[in-house]
Amino acid sequence: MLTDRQKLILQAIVLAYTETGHAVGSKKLVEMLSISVSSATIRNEMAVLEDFGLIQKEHTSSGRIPSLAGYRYYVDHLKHRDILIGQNDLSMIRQSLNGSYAKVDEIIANSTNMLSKLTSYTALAIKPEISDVRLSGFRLVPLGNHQVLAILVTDSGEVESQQFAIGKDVSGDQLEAIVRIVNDQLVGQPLSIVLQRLLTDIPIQITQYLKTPDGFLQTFGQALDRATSDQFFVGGRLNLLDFSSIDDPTTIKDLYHLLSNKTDMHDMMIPSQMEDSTKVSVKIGDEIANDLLKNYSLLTATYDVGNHGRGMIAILGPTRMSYSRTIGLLGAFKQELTNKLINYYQFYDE
Amino acid sequence: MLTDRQKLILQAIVLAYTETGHAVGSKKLVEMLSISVSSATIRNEMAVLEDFGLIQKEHTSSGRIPSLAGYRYYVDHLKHRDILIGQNDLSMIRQSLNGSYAKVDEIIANSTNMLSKLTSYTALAIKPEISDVRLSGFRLVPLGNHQVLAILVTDSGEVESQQFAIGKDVSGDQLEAIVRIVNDQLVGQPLSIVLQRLLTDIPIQITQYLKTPDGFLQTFGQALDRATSDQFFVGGRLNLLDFSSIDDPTTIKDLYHLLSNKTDMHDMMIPSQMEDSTKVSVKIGDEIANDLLKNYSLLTATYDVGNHGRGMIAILGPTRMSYSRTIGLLGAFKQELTNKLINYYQFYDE
DNA sequence: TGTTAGCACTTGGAGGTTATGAGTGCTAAA
DNA sequence: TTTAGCACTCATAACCTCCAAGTGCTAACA
Repeated sequence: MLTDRQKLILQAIVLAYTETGHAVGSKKLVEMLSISVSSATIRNEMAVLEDFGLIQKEHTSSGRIPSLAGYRYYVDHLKHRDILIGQNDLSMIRQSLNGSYAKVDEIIANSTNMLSKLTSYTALAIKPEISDVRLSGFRLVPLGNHQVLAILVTDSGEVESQQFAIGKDVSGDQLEAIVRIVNDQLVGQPLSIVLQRLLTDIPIQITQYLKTPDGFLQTFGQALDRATSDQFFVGGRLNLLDFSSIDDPTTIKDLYHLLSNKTDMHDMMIPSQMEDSTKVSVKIGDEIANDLLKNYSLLTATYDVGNHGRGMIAILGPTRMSYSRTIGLLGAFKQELTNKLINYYQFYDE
Repeated sequence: MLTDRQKLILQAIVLAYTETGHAVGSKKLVEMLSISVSSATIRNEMAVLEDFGLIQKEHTSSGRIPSLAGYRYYVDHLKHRDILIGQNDLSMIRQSLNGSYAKVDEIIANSTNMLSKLTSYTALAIKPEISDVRLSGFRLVPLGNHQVLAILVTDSGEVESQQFAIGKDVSGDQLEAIVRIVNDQLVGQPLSIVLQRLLTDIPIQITQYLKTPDGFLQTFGQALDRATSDQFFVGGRLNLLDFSSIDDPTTIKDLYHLLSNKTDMHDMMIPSQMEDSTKVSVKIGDEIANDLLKNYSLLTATYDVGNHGRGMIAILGPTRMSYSRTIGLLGAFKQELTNKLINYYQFYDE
């Protein structure tokens, strides 16, 4: 258990280091703390904190920087409880979410851009997911010139459309027959079942009406894929350049690829069971299950839009990020985003 | 006018420098050239080439590197005429273009990825443009849940669709009325006229059927925008990291932003009037009209798909790029892409 | 017992020096 | 015209020295 003075010192070290990036020594701390003790006393306390593994040196005679455990302690016990998010930031968030959006995707994509701008770090988001999405509508719209637009609608309100080409000998009746097959057999089914049947019995039925069903099946499959895969958005990738050791381009490339990988990122963002999912989850350094990110911290917040599911927003930044501010921002953004989405869905739910 | 020996030396300097990145000295050249002259002779010739401004030193006692003018001379007069593109590369190009594509955009986007992979530089592409595109079709498809999908088709074969929300009191008849207005008055018109009228008289007419036409008009406008703006594709942005001085993240960020700017890049890619548009155009260093790119070279090729217009593919790399190979690749790719696109459009043209 | 002044010690970094190797330009001879 | 030879230049790396910032420890102090 730390004494109050030790806590104060640790807090000051974290604040100073995250702000300046320089290791902080005993004299600096005396100035900062406005406690009337000498630097020697501070040094003694720092030795204790180092024994606890909360701070460390860069070299024998340097000042101290927080260790990963130190950041962890700071986040858990020392950061200001009621984080005050600037009125300025709040109004920027509100304004950015204020526009009228035609799709959830736009809202989420815009959120990542906004979050990355506000924080100067990299922002990630997963849109609201529900486990049991069903196909609720299907259309084929002939566009002339041998082109047809296939439209899928899910009961979660997602719309996916994709064009494809058909032979010129295909009649409107044939298209209608196909629509009928899909409506009769697939509409109302969960997307997973739809995908499965698309690979098994549906092709056989369709062949009766369409000599070469490949184009249609491929199109349907692609649109379905897009509707199924929980889409993943990244904003402010370039901010990684600001706080990565750029000596080696391959590291950055690897990072970029990692960021594009839905499943990997998804896995990392999932908070551990223990955590309170209403709060912002903080993973620091090696707490993230990926070696590439051992010098980064990942803050995740889960937002809940009732029966429209839950999604996540997250911030990826250096371990020496400004935790108080960033956690505050992410928490506030989560709230505003939730409101916006509830509001958005309300319109369709009536 | 250069002597044959001087040409040989300049060529060797360009080849060696683009390959190794090190300035090349007289002794190295003696080894490379297998001409039986001494290094002193080479030195004399190099002094002449330097007087001509074709090569330069990094410092007083260093070897020589090509100047921008030197690269220019190399590209114009010294690179191998019939550039042999590897059978391996050619088959990769063919294979990558071989798949079945539902949209031109997919072909073009895939091309940039392929080109950037093959060259290890950054690839750019503009899809085929024709000057006078007209609206050839318009649909509104109700999707249930107050959602409607608007579909635009142009006579160049582009399809743009976008969903939007309507009040629950809007009937099918009203939608049909709107479709009729658009069909009667806008279909057959050039997109520029459509856009213009969308801002002037169309809203007035629509208001008769739709109390709040804003959602519809915005949707229509956005879809139209997408169809109008000649879309621009970039592949292999990350390769910039390999050959940029990465000391300063802001430079890279600026470059990235420049690459995202359609109009700027478009302007830069346009070859000068003098040039033969069937060949690959080469802009070296300050020949590119942008200070950010003064250490880069831009190779551009125009491809022509008959009455479906012309587009461009381009490679952005360092001035010390491998010109022979890259020009060869770009030329070959242009040819393959042209074939693919002609083939693609043929299907719809019958 | 906790705090403090004082001091010896460590370290990275800035600045300076030196040696080395790769390369040049010039001169004079072939 | 070509070449050997040589003095000269410069970037780079290695090494030294000095300095500021910081530490740990000891002994004295409240």
